[in-house]
Amino acid sequence: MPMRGNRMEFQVGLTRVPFSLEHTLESGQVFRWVNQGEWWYGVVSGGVLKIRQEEETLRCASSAEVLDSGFVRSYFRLEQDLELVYASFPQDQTMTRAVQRFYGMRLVRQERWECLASFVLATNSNIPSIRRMVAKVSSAFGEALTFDGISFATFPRPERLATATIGELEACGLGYRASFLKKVAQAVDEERVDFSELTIADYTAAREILLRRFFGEKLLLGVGPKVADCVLLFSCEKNDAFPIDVWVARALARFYPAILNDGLLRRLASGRKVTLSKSEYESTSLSARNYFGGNAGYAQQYLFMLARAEATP
DNA sequence: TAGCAGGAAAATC
DNA sequence: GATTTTCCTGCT
Repeated sequence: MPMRGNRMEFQVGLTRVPFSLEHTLESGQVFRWVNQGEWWYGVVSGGVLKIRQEEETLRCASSAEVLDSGFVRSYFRLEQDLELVYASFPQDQTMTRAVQRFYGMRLVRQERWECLASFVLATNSNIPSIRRMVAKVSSAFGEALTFDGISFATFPRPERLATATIGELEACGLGYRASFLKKVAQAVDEERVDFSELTIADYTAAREILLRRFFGEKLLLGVGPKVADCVLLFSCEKNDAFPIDVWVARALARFYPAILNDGLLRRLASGRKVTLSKSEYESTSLSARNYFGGNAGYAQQYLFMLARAEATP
């Protein structure tokens, strides 16, 4: 393994492993990867990882020994047989089209704390804003790194955000999310949320844990059904979680109207701004999980991509 | 300048 | 228990 200082360079073979780095990193699951020329740079596990895809090879460089080929395989979940996932989808026109268009897009195995914090910031926001918020929080509270002469910052540890003032967090452009982020950081720092428990439990049990109340108070302020589903899907390997944001709701209305109840379908079809009530979210999510099966989460990500691509031609 | 997009929580019915 | 309002930023 060639190493200079802490720098390490390596390759990951993709023979008979369907994978698209672009589609994966542009799919709205992750917010910290940046495209620089032919390379993608990301800060993961406290270091910088640089990747380029060359057909059946991932060319990689990293700033830390832990960021090796094993890490890359695990991070992009390359052990998951994507053809089996595709085969488990309903074999309809929409899914066929989505898979063709975004072939090789995978769900990433994100770090759980960063994923939770990112999706708390994601409420009532869009991808460019989320990226901006996460970047500012990282540069303000994370550890500075330099790689290839470019400055990066690690995502701050929970204890750092737990002790930050609301004012300091608001300065990162978080708005009312600042207090949610601080509360969530405190809960994680005080170990009131046990991430390993989330991994062991099945979807339903893990969701209960994330959304639970104690002493009449929420465990995690700022974590509702959608955020919980994102955390479970993107960092806890719950492939059957089906987060519904506005894009997925629109995709369902357009391609799978039978999954939605009539009232919701009418509102979505009207084109006006639509927010799902809690009960609408729960019933729609349940129907979708039943329809799309054990890999409903993968199906959801392809529908999300399709809905966004077709809205912005 | 106003108006809108984007989830969760709190207030209110 | 279900609906409505509030929270904030960024873009048009």
